[in-house]
Amino acid sequence: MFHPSIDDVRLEAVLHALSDPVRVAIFAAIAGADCALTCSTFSSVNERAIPKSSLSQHFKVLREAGLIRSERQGVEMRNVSRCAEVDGRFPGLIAAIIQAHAIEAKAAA
Amino acid sequence: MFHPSIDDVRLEAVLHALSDPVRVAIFAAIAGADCALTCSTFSSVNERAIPKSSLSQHFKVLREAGLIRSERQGVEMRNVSRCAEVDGRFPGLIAAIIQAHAIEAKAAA
DNA sequence: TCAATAGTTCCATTTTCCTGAACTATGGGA
DNA sequence: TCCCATAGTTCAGGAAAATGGAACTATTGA
Repeated sequence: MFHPSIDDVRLEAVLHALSDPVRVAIFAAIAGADCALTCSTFSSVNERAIPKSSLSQHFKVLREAGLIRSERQGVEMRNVSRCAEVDGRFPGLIAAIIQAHAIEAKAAA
Repeated sequence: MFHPSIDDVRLEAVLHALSDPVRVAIFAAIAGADCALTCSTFSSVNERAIPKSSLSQHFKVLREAGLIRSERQGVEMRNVSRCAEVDGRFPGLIAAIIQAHAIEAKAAA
């Protein structure tokens, strides 16, 4: 369960992590939630079922990119975003991506 | 030589295009230049030589993501950024990415 | 018409991604 | 304490995508 220190967060990794429609949807939900979310919250994304092995990989990519922090709490894994930290390193980046994601989601609806 | 209309530009494609270190460097250079740049400007990026077939693919990815516009001018291909258009669709996105790229480049120096 | 320059396309190799199946970890009964 | 259910991870092989050398196309100038 590796979490990079904020200084080791790479733009390349952040953009790669969020260049997947499932991952950006997961991250936007976690970033927008006021409490920690578990992996199983996302057993389906955009009306498409995601196998739990894939889901586990997606969380790993987000975690290792430095975008989320995952912590075991009993039987489940609680995920929170690291938006504030990442914003300190790359000002405005996360906000712009989340806004862009919202714009697309709105257009699709 | 396909260029998507601005409404067809996808966040996923933009982030994917810029999640590669070579491509983000190319794009930052084109976005920061005050005139069109040709492909051969980038026969090496970050002191690493890039084969021209790879370079051609990288330009194709940037073009099809909607980030640049390429136009043949005689024997060469002139590339300009579509920053203004993309900024109209996803406000602040490109600026934040370019700034983040500059922050990393500065830290590496 | 020929040569030189600038890119593109093709294709084989390498790398990465996806996901079903098996596995691990934790907590709650009986 | 033992077993079961839940939550997630790891593994492995098949599918998809990236890489780059070689051959090809397009344009210009001599």
